[in-house]
Amino acid sequence: MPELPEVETVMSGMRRSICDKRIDRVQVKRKDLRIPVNDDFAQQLSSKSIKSLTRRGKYIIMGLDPDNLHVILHLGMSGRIRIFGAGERYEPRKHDHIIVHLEDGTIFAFEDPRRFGLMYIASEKDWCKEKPFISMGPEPLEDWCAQDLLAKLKNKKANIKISLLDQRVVVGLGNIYVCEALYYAGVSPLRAANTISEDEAERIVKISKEVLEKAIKAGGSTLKDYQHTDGSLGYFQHSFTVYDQEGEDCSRPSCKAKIKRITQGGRSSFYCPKCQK
DNA sequence: CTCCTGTCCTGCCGGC
DNA sequence: TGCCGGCAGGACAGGA
Repeated sequence: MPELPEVETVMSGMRRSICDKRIDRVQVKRKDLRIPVNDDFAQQLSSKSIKSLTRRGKYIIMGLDPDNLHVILHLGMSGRIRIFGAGERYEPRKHDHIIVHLEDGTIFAFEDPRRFGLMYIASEKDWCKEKPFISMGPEPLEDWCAQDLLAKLKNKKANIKISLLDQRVVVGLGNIYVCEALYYAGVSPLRAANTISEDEAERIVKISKEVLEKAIKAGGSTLKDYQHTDGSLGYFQHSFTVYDQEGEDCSRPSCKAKIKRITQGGRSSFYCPKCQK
């Protein structure tokens, strides 16, 4: 569920609350996450200092010293990080799988009812040289441009919707923001990737950036108190322009069409059949 | 190599 | 009211 803006906000919250603190102990309540938690996970983390928090795509990377270890965290679709400051009491929840106690009394819990998420220690010190990261496409808000997108779409027969969800094309976009971006770009989700023009690629890139930036801003202003880095806020806009708007009027005043829902790759796409060509 | 489908998991919601 | 089926989603495995 969380896409780039949500992950970015959770990561910033963690950075403010737990960076430069030392881990006291770690409780692993459930090992069977999407990737099983290693038996020595808790042991490896204990007494390490949290030196950095970064994000790559929808992954959060926590750097630990000494030993330069990296904890890789993915929120899946129902994952949350709840942080309790030194004075607060930790309130356990049913699906708190991993609970990290810091030496200053701060506690953070990884909660994930559906267990699509994961938390593990990278096997390489250079985490970006291993598995999910090695084949990742550009960060949409940093090094992404229309030429890069166009080059990646050139030989793709798949449709543009599926292509934009492909991590190798660009990272961080999920079902919701892809629907929104394609709507504002005026591009139908059904279009074959290799038929996207330079002009359309420009629009997709520009608008995706805007949609993501706007959502990050909304998240930043919503989460004033990062002590409660609580994924329960979920998406930062309560409703979207096309996502989940099946049967509603298209938001353009001059367009009288209704938003349509179709299934692509087993996932819902929402679009305006009149505005998106 | 690309494409496509199935799988994992739980909570929630609509229908009967 | 309670139960059941279907759906939601990111990432990946495996078959074509």
